[in-house]
Amino acid sequence: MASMKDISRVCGVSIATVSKALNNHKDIGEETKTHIRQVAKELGYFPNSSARALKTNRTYNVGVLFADEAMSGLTHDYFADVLDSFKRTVEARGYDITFLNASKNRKNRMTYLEHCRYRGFDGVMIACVDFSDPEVEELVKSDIPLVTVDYVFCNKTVIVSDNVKGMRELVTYIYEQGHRRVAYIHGADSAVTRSRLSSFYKTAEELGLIVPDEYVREAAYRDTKGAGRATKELLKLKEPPTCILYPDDFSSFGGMNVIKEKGLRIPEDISIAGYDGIRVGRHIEPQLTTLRQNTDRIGAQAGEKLISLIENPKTTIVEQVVIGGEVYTGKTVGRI
Amino acid sequence: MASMKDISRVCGVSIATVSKALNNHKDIGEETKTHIRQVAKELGYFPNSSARALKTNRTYNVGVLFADEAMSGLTHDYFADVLDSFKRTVEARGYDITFLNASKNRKNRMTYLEHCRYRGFDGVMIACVDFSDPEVEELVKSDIPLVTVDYVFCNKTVIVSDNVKGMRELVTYIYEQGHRRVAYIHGADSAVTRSRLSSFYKTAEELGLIVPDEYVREAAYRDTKGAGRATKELLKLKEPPTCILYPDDFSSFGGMNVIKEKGLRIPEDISIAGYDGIRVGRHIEPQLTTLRQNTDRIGAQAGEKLISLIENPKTTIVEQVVIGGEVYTGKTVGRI
DNA sequence: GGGATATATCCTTCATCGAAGCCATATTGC
DNA sequence: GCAATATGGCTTCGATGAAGGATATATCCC
Repeated sequence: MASMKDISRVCGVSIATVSKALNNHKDIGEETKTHIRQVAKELGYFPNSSARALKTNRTYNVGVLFADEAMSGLTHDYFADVLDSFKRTVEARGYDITFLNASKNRKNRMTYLEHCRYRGFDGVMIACVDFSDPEVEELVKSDIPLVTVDYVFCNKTVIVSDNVKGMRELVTYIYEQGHRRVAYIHGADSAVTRSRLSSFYKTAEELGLIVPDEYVREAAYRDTKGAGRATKELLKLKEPPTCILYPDDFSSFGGMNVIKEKGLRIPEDISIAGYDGIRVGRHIEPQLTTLRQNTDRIGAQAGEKLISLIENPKTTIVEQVVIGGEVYTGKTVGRI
Repeated sequence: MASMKDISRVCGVSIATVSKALNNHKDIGEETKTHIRQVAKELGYFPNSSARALKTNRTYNVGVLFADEAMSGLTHDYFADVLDSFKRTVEARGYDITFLNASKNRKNRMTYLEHCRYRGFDGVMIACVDFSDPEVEELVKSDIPLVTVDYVFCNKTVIVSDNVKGMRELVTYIYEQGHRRVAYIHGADSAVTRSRLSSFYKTAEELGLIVPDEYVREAAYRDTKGAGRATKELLKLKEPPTCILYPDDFSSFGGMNVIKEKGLRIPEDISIAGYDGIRVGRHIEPQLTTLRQNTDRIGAQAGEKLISLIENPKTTIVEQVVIGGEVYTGKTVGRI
């Protein structure tokens, strides 16, 4: 690989001159610049990011901490979409992304923070992770530019999907379709779940819906079995709901199957709605009614804000960006 | 950030000694080593990968080239699964992964190869990409350790899903269920599509199935609309097929919807099968019959082989690893 | 107008980032 | 005095930035 040294030798100038010419400093003659650039091209020169990073303390590489149960998050539709959008955004600005979440059971493993220092990430995006993990906390408390998604740490920029508004809109839509007995199978306890659940109750109250305790159940996120079980219980009630909300789109498939097994039709006999707006929901039959989160904007904002934190280290603006979603009406909530 | 220099100052030894102690060279006294290690820990020392890479020419970072239409591949179930498995494998061996496929429309953009040199990747994994892209070709021809998935370049290690065997097993299964009129909506022309298509024809011939030309149609990969259109055409035939194969699971949903619209039942009136074995197919009703590709093994093998190429630069073993899948019987192919 | 000083232009030298390896050197025991 | 062991000095990787030097031109005063 050709380095600046090679160019300097060929051009008969010092290495520093080459550096300046390639970085377009103003104190190098136009002619020299042109010549150096041309030789650089001819030699197939390309900067070495390690060397550059060593000197400048900037890697143009950001870490992504993105772990679900499987420590990956990649197979997680919602977060994969967010990541995808994040990736496109930062890459357009010249940053690369590297995964930060290595398998925890490796010996000699680094903590997240150590990993960041090791790789010299300019910043980190955190999402879809166990936010109570002490390692995450350590990372968040460090001085590395950092943006979180869907979880609020004080003094850190965060992009949150508007779960309160989302749930309100979804429940309101369902109400408007005539439903008065709405059940909610919510996800396992988390910040996201709590906002949705409280918004569910609040909206129900505002609309005058009565929500008996037995209408509120729990199933893990993306757990079709658990959602199916809860659905079964709901259907057995003396006064079953006319519409069931699920923790997410995926788990609603579990409910759907149970409903079909019982010989009930969606949405004629019972209505359901998911949450997230994953792609496949729009392609199955009947199309899933859901709240579609704006993963595009969430990821893009996370990218923008992170880069802005990186590039303006002085102005420590801590922002809380709330991104609204929209009801995707689909076909699984019927008119009553 | 504490560096070796700091440790050397505190311990009163030279930087070289610190380096050797931390790297466990045998020519440092046990006592010194212990002390240095302890001080290192106290100071919160962590190696700087840039500095190390500069000197050793090893980054312990591998590039991943993984682009679908959206230049990402992340939102692509099959490849996201492969990537996930690949990631876990290489991370367990101490490597990080960084995406190589930056948006093509950026100015000052690097080619893939340039990007690799810039970041000093130890190796590259390529999948889900336009293999005819000259940039990809340039990369493949370089001397960077490289593994491809599902596309064979000569003299390069490749992990391929066994499309020939997979299609044969799928068609055979369908045949065994009594189907004699099987249509195949295949994907747009590509190496993968070609293997499946020829295997389809071959198997059909072996089994004595007659495949009229009108039974073979095309729809883009994961294109529900196209698949729906093709399905509609197939259903209009004087002698419509009793089973339709799709390019992939996702596109089969498009077919499913058209079928349901026509008032036909799956599998009682017509059978369908996908290909890939994406998770959601097992959770919808009826469960999708498909050929489940072994993404876990594909990703893991890609990781193993890549690391082996990296760590044994002399033995240039070029391997072609074929990974079989399995028929997931599901419920969408009925007995006739 | 001539010499002296200021200024701009262009480039080089030097130090530096953090780590690693070669080779030299110091210490110890025998 | 020699081997074995332990440690340090210097250089290198590739790039950058501060500071300074060389040259040419502009400006000034007497």
